[in-house]
Amino acid sequence: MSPPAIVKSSTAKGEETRAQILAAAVEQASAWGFESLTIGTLAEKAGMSKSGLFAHFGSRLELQIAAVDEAARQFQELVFLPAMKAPRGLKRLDAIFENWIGWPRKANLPGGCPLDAANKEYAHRGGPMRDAVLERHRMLSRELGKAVQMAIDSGELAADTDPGDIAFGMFAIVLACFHTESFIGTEPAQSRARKAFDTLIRNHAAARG
Amino acid sequence: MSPPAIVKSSTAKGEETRAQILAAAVEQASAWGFESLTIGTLAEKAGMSKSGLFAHFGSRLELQIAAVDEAARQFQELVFLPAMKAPRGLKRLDAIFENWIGWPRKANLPGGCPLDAANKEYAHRGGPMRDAVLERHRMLSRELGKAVQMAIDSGELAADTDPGDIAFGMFAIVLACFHTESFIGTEPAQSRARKAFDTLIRNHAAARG
DNA sequence: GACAGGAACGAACGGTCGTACTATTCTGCG
DNA sequence: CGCAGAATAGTACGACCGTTCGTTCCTGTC
Repeated sequence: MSPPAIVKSSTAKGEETRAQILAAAVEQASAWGFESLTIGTLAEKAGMSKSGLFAHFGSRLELQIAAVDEAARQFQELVFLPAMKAPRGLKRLDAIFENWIGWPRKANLPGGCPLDAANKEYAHRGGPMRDAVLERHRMLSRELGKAVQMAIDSGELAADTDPGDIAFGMFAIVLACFHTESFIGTEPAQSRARKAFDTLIRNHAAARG
Repeated sequence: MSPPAIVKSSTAKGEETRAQILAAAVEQASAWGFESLTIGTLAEKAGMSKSGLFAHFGSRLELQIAAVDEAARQFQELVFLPAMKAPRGLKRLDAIFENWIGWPRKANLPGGCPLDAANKEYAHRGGPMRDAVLERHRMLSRELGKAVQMAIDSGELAADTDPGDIAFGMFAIVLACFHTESFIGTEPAQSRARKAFDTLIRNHAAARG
C-alpha cells in the first residue's frame, strides 16, 4: 500500500542519458549539420555503444528530428524566454535581437545557429526533416511577429509599419551576422549587426511628440 | 617538328565531360550540399562509371573544390558580368542586386545559391574546403565593395557612407531572401527583399541638390 | 531469493563510401 | 593502316553506414 503515487523519478535514468545524447547531437549539428548526425559518431561522443544509443530513438531519422526539437527548445529558452522580462515594445524587441545574435555562444554552440543550419540543409528537399524544421521555424517566426506587433501597438513604431518588414529585416541582419562572423570575427560582425538593427528600428520609429 | 604549339584541341574531349560533371556537381551541391558530392551518385548522374569519373579529379576533395570554383565562376558570369553593362554607381548596384537575388533560378539551381550552401557547410570547420570557400567569398566581396565605392564616388551615396554597411546590408537582404523563399515562395520573398534594398539605399542616398 | 523490465552491450548483416589497381575502348597523328 | 596516349570501364579493398539480434547488467517489487 502507501501508493508510490507520483514517483516515476523525474529522471528515469534513461531520460537523463537521452538528454545528454541530444545535447551532444545539437552541438555536433551546429557545426557539421544535421546530416552528420550518425549513430556511430554520436555514440562515440556520448561514450556508449551504437546499439545502446540507437535504442533511445528507434531510427536515425527520429534522432535527427529529436535534435531539431531540442535546438528549438534551447532557442526558445535562451532567446525569447529571457526577453519576456523586458517590457513590451521596443525594449523587448531589443532584448530579442541581442539574445538572438548571441545565443549560439551562450548555448556553447561554436558551430553557429543549428536552426539556421537545419533550414539550409532541408528547406530545399522533401521529407520529414523538412516538415519538422519548417514547423519549428514557423512557430518561432510567429512569436517574433507578435513581439513586433506589440511595439506597433505601444506606439513606439509607426502605426503604418508592416510587421513583416521588421521581422524580415531582423532575420536578414541576424543571418548576415552569423555568416560574416566566420570572415571578420564575432565582435565586428555583431557590431555591424547592431548598427544595422538600430537603423532599421529608427527608420520605422514613430515620430516623436 | 613544326611544334604542335597550341593545339590541345580546345575541347580535349575529356575537358568537355569534366565540364558536364562539374555542372551536375554544382546543381546537386546547391540542393544537397557539397558534402553530398559522392563519387558514386555523381557518376550515376553523369551516366558514367565511378572510376571513369574519379579519374578526372584524383580525389573527392579535388572534385569538391572544383565544384566550388565552378559555382563561383557561374556567379561571376551571371551576377557581376552582366551588371558591368550598367553605368557605374547606383544603376550598377541595382543591377548587381537584381542579378544576385535571381541568379540561382537563372543558373537552373533550384536548390538555392551553392556558395551560400558552401559557406554554411565549411565556415565553421578547418580544412582545404574552408580555405577554398573563404577565398572565393572574399574575392566576390571585394568586387561588391568596389561597386559600392563607385556609387559613393559618383555622389549618389552620401560621402560619409561606410561602404561596409551597404555591403553588409545587401548581403543580409539577399541571405534573408534565399532563406525565406522556402517559406513564403520566391515572389513574396523577392518583393520584400527589393523593398528592403530600396530602404537601405534611400537611407544612405546623398541629399538632393 | 525469484523475478520482471529497462538500459546498455557486442557482434553481425547488407550496403555504400572513397580509392587503388588493371583492362578496355576511343581518338588523333604518322 | 598502326600505334601511342588519353579516356573510360571493371574489379577489388577496407572503412563506415544504419539496423537487427541476442545477451548482460542494474534496479525495484513480490
